[in-house]
Amino acid sequence: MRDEDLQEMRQLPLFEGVGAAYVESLLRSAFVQRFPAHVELVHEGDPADFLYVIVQGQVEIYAGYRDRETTISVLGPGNSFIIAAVLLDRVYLKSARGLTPTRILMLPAEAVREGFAEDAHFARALAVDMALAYRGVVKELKNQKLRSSLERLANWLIAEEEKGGSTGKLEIPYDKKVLASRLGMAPEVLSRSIAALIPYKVDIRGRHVQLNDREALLSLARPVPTIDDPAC
Amino acid sequence: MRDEDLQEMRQLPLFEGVGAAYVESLLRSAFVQRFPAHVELVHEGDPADFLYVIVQGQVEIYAGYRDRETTISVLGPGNSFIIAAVLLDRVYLKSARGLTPTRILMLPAEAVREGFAEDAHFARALAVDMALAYRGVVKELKNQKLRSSLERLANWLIAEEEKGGSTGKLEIPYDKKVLASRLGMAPEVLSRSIAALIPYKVDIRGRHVQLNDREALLSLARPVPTIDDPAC
DNA sequence: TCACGTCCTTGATATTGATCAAGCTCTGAT
DNA sequence: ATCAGAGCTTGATCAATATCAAGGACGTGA
Repeated sequence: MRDEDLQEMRQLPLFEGVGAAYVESLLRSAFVQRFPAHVELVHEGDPADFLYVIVQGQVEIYAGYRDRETTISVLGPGNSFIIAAVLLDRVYLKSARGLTPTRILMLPAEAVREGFAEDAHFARALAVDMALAYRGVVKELKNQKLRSSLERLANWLIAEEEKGGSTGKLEIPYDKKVLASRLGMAPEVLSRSIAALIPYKVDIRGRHVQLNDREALLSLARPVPTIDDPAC
Repeated sequence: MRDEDLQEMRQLPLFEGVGAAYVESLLRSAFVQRFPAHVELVHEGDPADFLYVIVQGQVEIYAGYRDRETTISVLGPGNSFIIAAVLLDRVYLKSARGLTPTRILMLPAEAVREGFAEDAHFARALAVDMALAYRGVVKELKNQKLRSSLERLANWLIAEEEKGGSTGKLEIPYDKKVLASRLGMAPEVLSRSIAALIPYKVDIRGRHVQLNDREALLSLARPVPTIDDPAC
């Protein structure tokens, strides 16, 4: 691994509070790899050989069943994926592919498991990480089971706008069909849902969105902390 | 806490591999409480004051939004709930109520967090627990997003039958309306789905179920390890 | 600038699931 | 044994979402 890469890796959120020496030894067995867009990085059902951390680019986490496919989430720089499988030495439950060209840090699963067994700080960091990830999925499950597609879209827009600093504007960060799959609907339904938001003064052109009547949209979306607040 | 209760608690899966001394000190601040059926044990949105472990009875974990409600899971003796909220000192994301009269071990959240911070074994046990729970929800999310109600029912039947030792018979362990909510459908849809399984030689009378053509049901359900295998 | 392909939208229609209403069944209490 | 109530089923209808098909918009490379 190049020295400047190493420098960068050390600061990953995953390693916060973990002894420098241990991070060092973990990183010694790791390497950074570039992948072109659209290639599958991991395939569900395969044994967890590596823990992946995104350095650059966007990664879609998805899962398939029969001829269907759904995206679970889309991750960016700083995010890691499939910690749980690595920690438990099990099979991946989800697949991953780059939506863009990516640079990815790959940590051999064996090293991560050793770190977990030997370094208490790292073990705690992993536990906290797992707990946060767990709550994230629970929220998503509630989102799916309790809301209609239109409500999911409305809430996603509000959440995304707030993530971008509550400017009233936002960019959809990937293809609409990916967003549709993330939100759990067919692309056609997303199109129609977008059209259905015009009365709420939502103005979508391409990937550029403007929310011109926050109140109206909020009254439709009705966000609640226990589903929508990322800090909750 | 009564002495015989203490004896029982020590053997909970949560404490596996944790030093006896530490378990002891944890349990000193804990107590066992009886609740009548149908009372709400925890309410989503409340701060996590206790970690709950079921000693006796059935507990429904559910969540609400507007006037809707969905059950996330139904737990039995030995299961604990809301570890993540306790560990992170956050608010509960789900509510819980007894489906039957229950006996429940309540561990003050503060003590659990101390244990996590000070006992490395306990921290690891929690991390593993969180990882398992995480994978459970991911599977459930896939189940919801990728399958129809009929498929979810068919797969639930198979999983439940295998849990009971693959005898071809099984008991639905709670009211059908709870099962419907657990599977993410209206009670009427569950009724009709059950009727739709008659051609597959599924015989349901009350809570008693018999699977008379496993092959046929399997070809409809098409279970896959990455959603349905609890050991995966 | 044009042409191609991909992505998105729109329309028509089918399917799935929800809701409303009524009746039935089982159980538990009197 | 009888009655009340809860839980379940069934029918009719409606709403939400998926699917199929076609056309339009847009960006990219020649």
